[in-house]
Amino acid sequence: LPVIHAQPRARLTRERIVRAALELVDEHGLEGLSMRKLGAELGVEAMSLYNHVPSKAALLDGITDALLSQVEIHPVGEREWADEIRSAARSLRRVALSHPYLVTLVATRPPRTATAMRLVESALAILRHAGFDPEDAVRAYLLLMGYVLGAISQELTGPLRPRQQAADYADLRREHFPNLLDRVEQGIDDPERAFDFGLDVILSGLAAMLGG
Amino acid sequence: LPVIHAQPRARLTRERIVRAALELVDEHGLEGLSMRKLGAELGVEAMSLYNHVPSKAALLDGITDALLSQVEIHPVGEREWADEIRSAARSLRRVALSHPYLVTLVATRPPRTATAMRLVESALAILRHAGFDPEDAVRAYLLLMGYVLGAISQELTGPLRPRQQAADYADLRREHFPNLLDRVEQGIDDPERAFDFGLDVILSGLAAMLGG
DNA sequence: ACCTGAACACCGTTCAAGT
DNA sequence: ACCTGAACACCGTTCAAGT
Repeated sequence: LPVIHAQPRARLTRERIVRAALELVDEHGLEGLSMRKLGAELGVEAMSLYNHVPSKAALLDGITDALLSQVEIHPVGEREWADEIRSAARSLRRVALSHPYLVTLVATRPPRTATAMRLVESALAILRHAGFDPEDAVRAYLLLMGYVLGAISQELTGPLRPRQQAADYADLRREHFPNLLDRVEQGIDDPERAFDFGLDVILSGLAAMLGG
Repeated sequence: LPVIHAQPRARLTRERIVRAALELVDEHGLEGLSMRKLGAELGVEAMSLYNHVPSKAALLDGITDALLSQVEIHPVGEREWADEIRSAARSLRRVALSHPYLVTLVATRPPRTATAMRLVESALAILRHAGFDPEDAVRAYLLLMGYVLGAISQELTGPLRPRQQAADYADLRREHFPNLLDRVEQGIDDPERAFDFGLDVILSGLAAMLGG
């Protein structure tokens, strides 16, 4: 019996596959992605994907790459270094919050692509230009990127998030957790403010090093 | 035919199961843990585990809990606040490096247990005692914990690690990645020093806020 | 060159059956 | 009360076969 496809079948392509995978993961999360479901989404058997992508792992790398390429960081020298670093950090945060699986992906299967390395190189260039020597530029980069990734991860899943379910704290006795429960009851800060607070503490700490 | 067990079979217990799971994960990583393999390790069918643990997810929570309980943080007031925070951060780093899957676990299935919350409460107490108001104590906590988690994650899988495989950088053209390749060739810092560098920048930034 | 069917070697979990 | 066998509904990937 002839099967009528809802959408006429376009040629399968690595790019189309990655795009479809990204949609699937955006909608159902990382564990909602399987080669079989992805094939179904594209109107094709799972095995056909292997003609264009060597493995599921490579597919995940493609997703990471596509997202990291969306992070904006401007060439060195366009703006004051701290402003440029701040805006790049915010850009990464926005992308990561729109695709909440990104931080997990980055931590789990570190991308070794030019796209990912471009962020490192740009940041190092900005920090060198700001006056840090090569070793301190690396340390400053690791400090900044460490904070940004960790802060995003906490914003997504950590304790002390606003609008967190009361059930998460239900078992805690007030006598043992006075400070924590006090904050939960009084209400937690806007996470964007908390993010900027941390970023500013770090940036002014680094600026103080340059001044000295 | 009677089967002779290598080890006489001890009674199955939630605690024994979690301990065995921890060993399995330490040796084979997170994806090396399956209910079937864990059962085999304990001389039992996979399904027997469900008499003591409701799900694999709960088992992972048990592992996270056991590891977080190893992190040392002393009661408020014993030492100068910045010293205590620094030593707790280092303690978490040591535990996390000994069990490299811990940061993934914490980011992926955030623990809502008293053990995990104990770290939050202790840190908040120390920061409040140091002089931060309740809101800033939360911000300072998020900054510190964000940095520690992110820095560990980068130390485990990020770029600019010492002894990283040269293949990771092989495709990068020198003209596009001068700063990155320069650092790779000159050699990367001891990661413990880099960790302490970042921690100290943050701690002195926070101290400056108290001073003002 | 690209797609497929069948198969392999796995998963977590349910459930009725055994002791 | 605890353990098990069989089964369900999945996985990623290989490979020979088709077009």
